[in-house]
Amino acid sequence: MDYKIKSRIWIEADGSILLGEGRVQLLKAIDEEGSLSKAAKSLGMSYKKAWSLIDAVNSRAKKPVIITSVGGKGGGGAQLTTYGKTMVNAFENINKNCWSYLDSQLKALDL
Amino acid sequence: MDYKIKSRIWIEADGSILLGEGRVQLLKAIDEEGSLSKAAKSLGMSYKKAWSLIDAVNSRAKKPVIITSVGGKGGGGAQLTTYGKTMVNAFENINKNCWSYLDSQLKALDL
DNA sequence: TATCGTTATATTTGATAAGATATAGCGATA
DNA sequence: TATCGCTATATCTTATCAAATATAACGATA
Repeated sequence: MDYKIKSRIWIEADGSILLGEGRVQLLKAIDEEGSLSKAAKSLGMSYKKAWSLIDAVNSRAKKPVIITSVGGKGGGGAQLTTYGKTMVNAFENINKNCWSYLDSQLKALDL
Repeated sequence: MDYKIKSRIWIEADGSILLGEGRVQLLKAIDEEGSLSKAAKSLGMSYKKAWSLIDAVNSRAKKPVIITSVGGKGGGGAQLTTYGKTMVNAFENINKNCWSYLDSQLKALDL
């Protein structure tokens, strides 16, 4: 039985959370589904929670991350902007590198 | 107004948390105070919470981290073992390095 | 053997976050 | 202008976690 080191990273803007693991997962699901409600359902999350998450993201980011449209053909939808895509990629890269860094650090110590 | 990247790291043993930021802070306070109750008070934490935290730490660590004694002169006390001290040092070093790594990563991206 | 400050533990209360439910509004399309 | 699936928002209930309270036990010392 060995020790494992874990981490959570998040990006803050103006003192409150902008992006974390859960929000990134949601953004990716929206990119795949094209809709907030479908993305929420695919993650087993309530629509309300999904909506308030992306509302928080959009209101704090420097540029829009998700663009929503309401009404019309198909009832509307949501899509990830290119800025949102670069944020998602950046987050996941940093996170992955952080994990491997931490693993190497712990292994080097042999507690 | 700029983005900031933050993180929390923790060490798990057997699938449950062994050491996190709060527990490390408590261990350091115990090392200074020589007593669980005084350490808890110095951190504004209830004795019960402090006790259950260090109980969890001790029951999951490979070697004892805190040694407690009950009764006797002064009523008893608690002290950090040398193994505990190396764990505290290791945790804080890794954490600090993690933070500077994350900062450099975010700055390099300029989102 | 009475005292003291501590560790050790159970129980109850309160606060906070999460979840469920309900409903209003939108606009292209037919 | 009726329909449709979606976004947008409020309200209420429930579950989870933290906090507070109470009490037992311990052992050196005087």
